[in-house]
Amino acid sequence: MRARQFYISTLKEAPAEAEIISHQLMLRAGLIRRLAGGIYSWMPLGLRVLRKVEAIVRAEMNRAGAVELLLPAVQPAELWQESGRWEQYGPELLRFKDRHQRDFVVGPTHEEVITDIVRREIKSYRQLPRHFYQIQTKFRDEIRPRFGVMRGREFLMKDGYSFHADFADLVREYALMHATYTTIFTRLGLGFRAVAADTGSIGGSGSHEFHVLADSGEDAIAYCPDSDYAANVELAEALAPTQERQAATETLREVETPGKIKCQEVAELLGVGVTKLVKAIAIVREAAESPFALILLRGDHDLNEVKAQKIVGRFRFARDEEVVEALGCRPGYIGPIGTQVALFVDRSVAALSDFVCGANKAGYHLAGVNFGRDLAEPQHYFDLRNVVAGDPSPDGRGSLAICRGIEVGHIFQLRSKYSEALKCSFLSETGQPQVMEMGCYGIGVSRIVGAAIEQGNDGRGIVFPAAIAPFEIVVVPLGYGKSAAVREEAERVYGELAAAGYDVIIDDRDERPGVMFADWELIGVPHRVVIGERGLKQGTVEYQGRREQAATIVALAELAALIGQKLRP
RNA sequence: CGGGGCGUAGCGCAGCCCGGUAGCGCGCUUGGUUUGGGACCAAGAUGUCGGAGGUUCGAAUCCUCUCGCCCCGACCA
Repeated sequence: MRARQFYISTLKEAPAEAEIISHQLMLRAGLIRRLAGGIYSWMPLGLRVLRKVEAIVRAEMNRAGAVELLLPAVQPAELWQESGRWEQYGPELLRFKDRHQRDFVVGPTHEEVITDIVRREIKSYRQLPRHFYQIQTKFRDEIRPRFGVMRGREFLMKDGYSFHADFADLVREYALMHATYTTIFTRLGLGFRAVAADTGSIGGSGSHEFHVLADSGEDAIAYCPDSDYAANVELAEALAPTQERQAATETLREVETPGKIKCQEVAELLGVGVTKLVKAIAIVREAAESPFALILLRGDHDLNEVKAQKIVGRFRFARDEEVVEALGCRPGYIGPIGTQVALFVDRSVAALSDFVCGANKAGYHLAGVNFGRDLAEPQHYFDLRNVVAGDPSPDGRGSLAICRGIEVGHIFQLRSKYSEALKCSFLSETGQPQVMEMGCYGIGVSRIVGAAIEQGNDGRGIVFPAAIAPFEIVVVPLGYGKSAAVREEAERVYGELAAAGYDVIIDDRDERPGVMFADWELIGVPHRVVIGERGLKQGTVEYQGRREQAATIVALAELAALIGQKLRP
């Protein structure tokens, strides 16, 4: 490719709308341009990256035996009514009417369509298992699109659906997909982790998310550096402390803590560790006889609302007036002592003795508090908090660390949620009609581009993994217009590399050196060959890797060998 | 949907408080000088000041409505 013929459109300054680095760089490098909120055009340069990601995904899916098809982006409402999602899905589902006033949706996902096809096509166990996938543009009318291509409304996704005669076969395919995804993300050159996930609204049981690790990720992941345990923080279990509670040594006493509301402040004032504090969170349970209750957590822990919901039922946080009514005290100094309200006590609180909690009296806390003496020993302890770094790993092999990730893949065992709703069944060996077992497997193709950049960038711009860079090599002639020697040699090198099968672009724009260097570093092409008159006089050119600090001077005759060694080792 | 912020040239911004008909940097065009890290000099072009309505002799500036974008929260894969 030649730069003049191709389209290079870089920006010195990032448009103000871009918040995170990958979004800024994608705009600056001219990979994408915004058309509307959460809707982006893929410019030629960006499309090359997208296509490379797509090609790797497609190759590995095919290798795993899945078969590609292409389903309609526009789907009739009837199918969604049949599955029940017409009602379930909120405004995120983009609905519209055609000229005959019939309802349609722009597909955010394709379970209904594929299940409809399979129920029409597949009649016998002999035709199972099947795995169909597509790479399609989807639309989800996100409440708050942001981060460019990472949470856009329109996005490119690979979605695969497998159909099985029994659960064991689904589990087999699920394991195969787990392995296939691992291969895909490895080939893409991404740092990632497979994470046990909640199955969310899509239902079903087994589910893993694949996350690209990045500080800007929207999801918190708890993982164990010493094993392969990893889970969404929402899901990771906080184990009960192994240490026995120590015997009480202090007497219960009231301490003045005027104006100190936060646990950290109280701990500092009293000169104790924040782990000696117990915080009380006032909630109101929807379906309980006496709705008002307190959740007790250690001062340094945060409530996990997902876990709490499972234990106490649906709830909301109590309003200040409700707290005053129930405890006679405003939030900030509330505690479990001297009240009859229901208590839900976290496991880590169980191990505490001589702790500090609110006195239910403004400006005062209680210290030296002990279970069994100052308040009743709770009948149960629960896992109510988010895990924190250093907690023991639930698999018993070391301790947890927390990192953030960008979800780029998700695999589910759907079981029969859709096959049942849409009556997708087959005749078994014994001639009995049976509902199929389903799996579904997604990869956010366009999101991967953003995630890769989020993971690979420096002060100069994007540092693409070689597998998905828009070009593998750029040939930069210095003085292309002026020096015939440079031009001829650059063209010769370009021709040679192209003939050798490399994905190479020559910068024939005749720009100043600084402009070209800055552009290609911004764009993130992994390998650069600079050809200038100065070097040619010695019979040399310059090679520089995008990740390398310094350039290498190389004799013209040895360039091909060096490139071969760098790119196809 | 709740809270906050911002819409002025392709991009980044100033001007708005205190009303007098729009400016800076980058980019773009032309000419010249330059040419191994985003050149310099000169001359240019580019604006329904997001839109509609109102107040006023006069509105980018004040008021009302509206549209769009961004951030935080709620919600969600």
